[in-house]
Amino acid sequence: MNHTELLKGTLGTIILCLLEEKGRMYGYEITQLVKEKSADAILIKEGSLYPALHKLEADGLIVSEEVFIGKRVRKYYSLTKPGKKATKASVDELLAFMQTIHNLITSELTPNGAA
Amino acid sequence: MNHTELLKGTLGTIILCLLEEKGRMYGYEITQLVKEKSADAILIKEGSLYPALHKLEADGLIVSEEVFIGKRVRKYYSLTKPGKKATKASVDELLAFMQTIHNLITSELTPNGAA
DNA sequence: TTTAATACATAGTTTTGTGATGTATTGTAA
DNA sequence: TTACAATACATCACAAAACTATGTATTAAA
Repeated sequence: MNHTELLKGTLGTIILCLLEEKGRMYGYEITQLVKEKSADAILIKEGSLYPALHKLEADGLIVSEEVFIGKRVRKYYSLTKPGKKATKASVDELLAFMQTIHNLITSELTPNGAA
Repeated sequence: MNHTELLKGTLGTIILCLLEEKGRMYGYEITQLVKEKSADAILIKEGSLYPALHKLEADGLIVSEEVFIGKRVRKYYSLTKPGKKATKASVDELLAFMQTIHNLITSELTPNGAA
């Protein structure tokens, strides 16, 4: 099963969230943590992750720092001040939206059973 | 605030759900019910709704029936047998996905505080 | 009589995730 | 030592899905 469409719009929020929790992460690490935390339900592809990171950085919500591990480079990302603010807003919006959808699809009956 | 991106992938499920609940609905009626049930949080646009309905019908999940109200035509949609099955699957998947996302973005700390 | 609401529809655009592909280092198993 | 998997970055062409804008037409309200 592939909920590609469902993931749309949530990837940025997920990245911001994990950065807030961990402080500093690099791309590959994010894919692995999401995979682990979601029990393999959400597998972020490289073609999605890196453009998403670049966009967040272009928007000034995260900053990167290159670190060399031997000869291999890692780009660590962390939240900027605006990024921290955006994280809260973004999470709140996502939670509210999911609550709305939940209400919409689980209401057995609209409360007018007596009308 | 417009969570256009968040809605992606959920519209079909929402439509199926409402049809299951109401038995029979026409397009405009769906937009109004979603608006009402979501307290104006989700406003389905015509450019989204009608293509979505046509796709569900093309996929054999719903069937339409034209009814004339005076000179104005209404297209009532209802679930087919495969549509009823798809509704359950679709709702289950969406709820599971939202639960996964919820865990992902609200876990204060991963359970390794002692490690 | 004009505007808003009802009711359908489609074409073109935008957004965003994916698949495919590319490069390169490092660890592991044969 | 040699091949393969994992690590680690990146980009391009593609697809899906919702939106804007536009169009037509009836009906109700101002």
